[in-house]
Amino acid sequence: MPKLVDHEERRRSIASAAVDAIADQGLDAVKLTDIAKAAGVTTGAVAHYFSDKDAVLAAALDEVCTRLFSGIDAPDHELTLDSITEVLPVTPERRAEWRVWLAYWGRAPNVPALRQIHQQYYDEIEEGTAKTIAGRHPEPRRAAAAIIAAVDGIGVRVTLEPELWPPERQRALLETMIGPLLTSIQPQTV
Amino acid sequence: MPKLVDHEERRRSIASAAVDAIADQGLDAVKLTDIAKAAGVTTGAVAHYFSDKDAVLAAALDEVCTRLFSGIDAPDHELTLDSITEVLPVTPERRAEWRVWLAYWGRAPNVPALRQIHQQYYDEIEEGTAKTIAGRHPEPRRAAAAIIAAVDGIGVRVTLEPELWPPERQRALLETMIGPLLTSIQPQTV
Amino acid sequence: MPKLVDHEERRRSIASAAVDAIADQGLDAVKLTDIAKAAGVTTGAVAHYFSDKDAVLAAALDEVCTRLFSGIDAPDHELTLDSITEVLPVTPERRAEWRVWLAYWGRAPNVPALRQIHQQYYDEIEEGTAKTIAGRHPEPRRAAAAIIAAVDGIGVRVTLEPELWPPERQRALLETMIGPLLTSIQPQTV
Amino acid sequence: MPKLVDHEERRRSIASAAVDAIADQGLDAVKLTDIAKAAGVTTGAVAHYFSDKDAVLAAALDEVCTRLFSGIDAPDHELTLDSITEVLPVTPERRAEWRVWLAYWGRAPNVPALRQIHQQYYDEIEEGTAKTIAGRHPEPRRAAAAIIAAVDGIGVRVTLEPELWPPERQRALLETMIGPLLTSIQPQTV
DNA sequence: TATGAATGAGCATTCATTCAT
DNA sequence: AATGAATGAATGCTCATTCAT
Repeated sequence: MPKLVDHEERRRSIASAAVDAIADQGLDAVKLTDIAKAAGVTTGAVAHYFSDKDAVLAAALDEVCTRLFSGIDAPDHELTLDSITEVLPVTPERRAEWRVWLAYWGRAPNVPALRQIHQQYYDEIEEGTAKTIAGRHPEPRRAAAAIIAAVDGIGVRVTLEPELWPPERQRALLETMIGPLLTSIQPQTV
Repeated sequence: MPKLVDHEERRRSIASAAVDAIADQGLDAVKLTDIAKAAGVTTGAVAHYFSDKDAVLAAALDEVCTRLFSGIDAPDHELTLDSITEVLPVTPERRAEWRVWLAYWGRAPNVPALRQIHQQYYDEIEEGTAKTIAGRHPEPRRAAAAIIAAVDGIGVRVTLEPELWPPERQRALLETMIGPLLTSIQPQTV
Repeated sequence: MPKLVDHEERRRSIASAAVDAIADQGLDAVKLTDIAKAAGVTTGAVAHYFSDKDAVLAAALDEVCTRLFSGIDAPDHELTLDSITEVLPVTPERRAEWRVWLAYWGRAPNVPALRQIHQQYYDEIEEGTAKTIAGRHPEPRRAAAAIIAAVDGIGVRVTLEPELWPPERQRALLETMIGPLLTSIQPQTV
Repeated sequence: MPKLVDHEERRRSIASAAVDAIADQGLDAVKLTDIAKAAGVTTGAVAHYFSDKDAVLAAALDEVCTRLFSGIDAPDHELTLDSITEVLPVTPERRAEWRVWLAYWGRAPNVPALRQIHQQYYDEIEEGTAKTIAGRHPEPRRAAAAIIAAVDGIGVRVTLEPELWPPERQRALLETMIGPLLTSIQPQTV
């Protein structure tokens, strides 16, 4: 079924272009024509692969989540300051992804489809993180939630004031916030 | 003589109505007529007090920041788990404010006026918090940043999954995140 | 009845301010608030003296006609190249008046009230001019019409290209156009 | 394949419809929907071909100039009373065009784009007329300017008082005004 | 008389969606 | 499958007019 593969690939490519366009113009300012242009197609073509704009935007959220969390989704993912720092807005690409990620937070409460995607990703990541911690912390799930909240909290701040937060400063704040948590874990790791 | 009105008060009342309308419909879906209706006036009246919609939205951001942070802005504000918990989305009003607060995060990177408001508030709050901590922590500014990031991180999660995060659970997560920080402070307080 | 005098004077002053505002911004761009501001009053005050905006604009047309033609309306008005040149857009004030005068031409065909004012002024001027010519030209009325048309035609050109038409050039063209007419008149004058 | 359209032709057709709508309602009263309706399309379609309303109006001015002057633009155009009379508002179509032409005079002084179009057309026509006169008059350019001013002056009068100016009367006034000019030319023509 | 706040209809403009080709 | 022209509803903004004071 080569056609189907093509179809999926096409959707991904449009969703990816949408992420870029949103990072560039903002979720509320992005037009379907911008997305089409970024994808190198026309609006009519987009209509072939998505029922409507909302569907494109939902796919873009999926795409940006994948980009952001594919690294830490791996089951054998190590949980260190360095590995977690990589998720933060420490590179231009990461900053672009965080801008998009943040933009959806404002819309999700009013759009069930987006809420669901968020909840699913939070669940996956919290569970994955908890598994990594499991056995090394009395309450793995809460520790995982703490790590996630720390990453989100730092990510917000950096996205809103990118020029004030070079990578090292982000890492330092992360250490202040979850250093104790990881330390309490590490000894048990050895 | 014409009807006498308090210009500033009127602006505030419209901005406040805007916050409510945004909490209700979302920042991207809110219409000027919705805001006007919520304020009990017509769109023309809104035009008397604001140059355009963007100006209304900027005032609404200001308003929601005031609502959220007026409590902790006080110079003699105590820094305890309880007092910080009050800022979290633990009541319907707080949840509404957080929905609005989050919505602006997605727009701020592309709107200088909104960025500035954010940065100003972050600066004020971080400084205020740092002052409260001063002398009780080796790096008050970083500790303050950690507290702010923890609050933001938890606030995001709760706003996206309100039904999963009753007040107690929020408080528990907050304790996990900044308990050590406050503990290291408290002894010195005594 | 001093009040009435005041009333009339007030109307004149507003109409005059309207002329200035129209010369400045154009007939289609002028707002009632602009006119009020130019007159040093508020829109509410304008409403006291005129039924609506159209009435103000009609009064402004009357005013500009008076300004333009009061000089040549006099019964003993001499008909020379010099005296006619004075009506042309040869000074900043005259150019402003011509801009307003032209602006009304475009609106008159669709607004009966304005049409009537135009026709009345054309009639008066043509008659006055014809009287001055009377006995010195076989067809005074047609000669008068020719002079009027020449003035209008030159006025249009100059108003549209003011920087290309210094006063001397205007006078030269006027001479080319109605010199023969006046020459045929003058001998008989003596 | 998408529907193929001649972009330029479409613009012309919309501009032409705009001229008709303006002749009908006046330049200041014409709405974009009126123009669209006259063109048999929707406002959205107009947006495809023009950036905004001002662009449509500029194109309409161009169109009406073409309609009015295409006849006398020809290089071998004869310069006679009859040929010039044809430009005057002697037919319903010509009267409509003159109404539009006049309407733009009032707006041009405040809109650079319109001023430029006017100046360009005046330049073209004066030059063309001067060329036709060249060699048969000591000052062809001034004679051309005189003819143009006469036509404009008569056109204004007739447009403002159409019912008073049947074609023959227009022709008679034209003869009074430029008869001498043409006479001084004709002998040399022979 | 005069003020100017408030109204609300009117309009240009935007843009997701549709569909003939 | 893809194009992009066309639709038309939606909405922010303008501004003449009204009216309580």
